[in-house]
Amino acid sequence: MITIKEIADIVGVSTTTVNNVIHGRTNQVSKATSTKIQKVLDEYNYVPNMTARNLAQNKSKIIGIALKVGKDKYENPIQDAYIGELIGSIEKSVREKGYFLMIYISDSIEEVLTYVATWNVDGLVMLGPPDESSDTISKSINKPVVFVDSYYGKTNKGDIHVRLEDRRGGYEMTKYLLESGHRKIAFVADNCVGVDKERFLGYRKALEEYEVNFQEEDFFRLIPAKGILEKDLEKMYKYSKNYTALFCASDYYAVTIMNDLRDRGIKVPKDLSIVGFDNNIYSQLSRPALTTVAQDISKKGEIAVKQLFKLIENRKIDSEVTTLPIEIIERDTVSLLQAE
Amino acid sequence: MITIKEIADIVGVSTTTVNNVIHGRTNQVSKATSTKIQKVLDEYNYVPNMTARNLAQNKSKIIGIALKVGKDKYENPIQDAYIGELIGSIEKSVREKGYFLMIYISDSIEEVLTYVATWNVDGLVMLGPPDESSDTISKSINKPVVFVDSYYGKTNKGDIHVRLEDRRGGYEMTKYLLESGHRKIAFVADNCVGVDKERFLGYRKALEEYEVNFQEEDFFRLIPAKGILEKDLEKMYKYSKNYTALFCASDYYAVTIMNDLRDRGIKVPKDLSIVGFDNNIYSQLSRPALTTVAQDISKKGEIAVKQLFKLIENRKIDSEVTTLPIEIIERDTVSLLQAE
DNA sequence: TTGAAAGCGCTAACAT
DNA sequence: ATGTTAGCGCTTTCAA
Repeated sequence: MITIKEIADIVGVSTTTVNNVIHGRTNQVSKATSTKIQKVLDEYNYVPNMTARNLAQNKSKIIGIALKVGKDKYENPIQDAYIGELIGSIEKSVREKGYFLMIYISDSIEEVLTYVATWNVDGLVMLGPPDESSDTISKSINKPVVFVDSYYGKTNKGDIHVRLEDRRGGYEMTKYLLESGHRKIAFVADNCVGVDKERFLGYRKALEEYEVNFQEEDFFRLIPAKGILEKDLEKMYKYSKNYTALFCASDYYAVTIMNDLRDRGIKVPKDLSIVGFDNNIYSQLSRPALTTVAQDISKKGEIAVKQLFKLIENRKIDSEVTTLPIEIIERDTVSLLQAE
Repeated sequence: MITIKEIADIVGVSTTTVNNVIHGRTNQVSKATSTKIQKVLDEYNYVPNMTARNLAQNKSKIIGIALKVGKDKYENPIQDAYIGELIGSIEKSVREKGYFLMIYISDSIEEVLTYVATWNVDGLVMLGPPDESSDTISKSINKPVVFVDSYYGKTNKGDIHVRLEDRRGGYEMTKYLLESGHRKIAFVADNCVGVDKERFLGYRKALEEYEVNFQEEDFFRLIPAKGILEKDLEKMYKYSKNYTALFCASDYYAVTIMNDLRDRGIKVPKDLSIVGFDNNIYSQLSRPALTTVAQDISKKGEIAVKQLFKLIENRKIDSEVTTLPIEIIERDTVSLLQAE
């Protein structure tokens, strides 16, 4: 690892001059010295030391991506198809900008704050903080932050969000089921916060519009933990007989439940219709292929990074909240019921 | 962002003393000053500046994970179920060690080398360099490196590898098919290097043992690029009639092909048996559930990090090459043929 | 028990 | 066009 100083000594010039040619400020340097320096630079394979550069400039060239997860999901969030695609897309955009991606997963908001300070990241993508903690973040971080998939009490003025039409997705899909003649529709999720809550609210709204009664138990809560999931699926099997359709808040649950139910002899969609949310690879690979609410996950990541760099480069933000559109993808898991 | 110097000034001591209490070297400091400093530290919420610390110590606390990808797969490798789970598991292990994970994806080996130098990473996990480039890496990097899923001409003495019994997996699965009565078995992959080549060699070996003839065209090459894949699947449809079983080098291909073929009317496993490799989530969620070769992906990641830290901490390495075991998972996509 | 000071590699203001 | 120099925040050796 050769340093600027060493190069300077070899050529017999000052570090400033070397630094100038490194940064292409060749108009400040005579043609002769410039080429001479360049040659030595190449010969010794000079690579800048980011650490030193960052310290001097108080920058980092690092974009942090923070995943605030619940304790139960702490295990391996990246392997999730949705998270995987989102992170992959963010990585790509960050890379194209010449920055570096550092992943930070934690269940504690304080840790995230410490992390940002520790590394002096130039920007932060905050993935789905499910609670008010995002409030803390936006108040305590003086670095550019973009929130993805985050909902909480009030959207603070100035916070940049990238979201999906989650509520509309819930609404439209429920409407689709209703128009297909379904009246007994359960909503399945592992919690009722963040995006899932929005989707749930859309579901409720559609039910109301069609004057279909909603009862507590129509919300079926699944616990994705090992050992518990099996029991929940068993419960689900009994429950499902009271319904003609299941609206799952994610494709993964939809496919998992569908497989389990079919293994127990229930025909999908003949006996029971099932729909999901996300249109990720699971819904595409499943058979029967899953009817679901589509979103463009990669685009979400791209836009998040685009907004982040507007912040970083101090460019004008046209809209603080970007809401990506959903689309109903009709595949093979919904049956048309007789109109009543 | 308060600095050590500022703290020192506030308390009225030297930076050395502050530094000592920050690092818990309280035996060097009087109880009185120690508590006084600690109080100020807390009050001002001191967070160390990694950049400065790293520059001073010539360390980084960064573990790099480099993905050398082919141009065609450059798009979004993280969303792949296998890569996603592997990276997730590596992230977890790295985090538990108190280090930070920086992802670097590139199709150029020079870029990877530059990256390592630029950030002065403390260690590198190199994922599946499919060619001899890994040779360049092990020669040019003077930092701890662990290679995952990498095979090339010669395994350099001193290089640390974490691999799977890929060849044995290919062999055992082919044997399983052969013992089920299959004699016309095609091997499907998108290339023939690295792990796929190993799996292929295992397949060849089993065929030979059973004195089953192998012809060039029994290797079916799939191109996963958009637009081309569709045509390949079409071709595959015609091809498949000459076979009773398809051994796909990955679960993703197996499920994709199975779905396509079934959509065209072929019954699996009645008309055609299909098996995969990896036992990732696709094989578990597919219906019929895929018979496949299982590997413990998360464990692979864990071991890779464990080995890396042995290198970093200068501890003894018991075995330079770790080869994880495979296991045949029998599910529902292989039919038993009449013995001939 | 505490402090002074040099240095990590690079940057940038200022001087020549 | 080129050089000098003072930092960036932290570590560490040496001295007191």
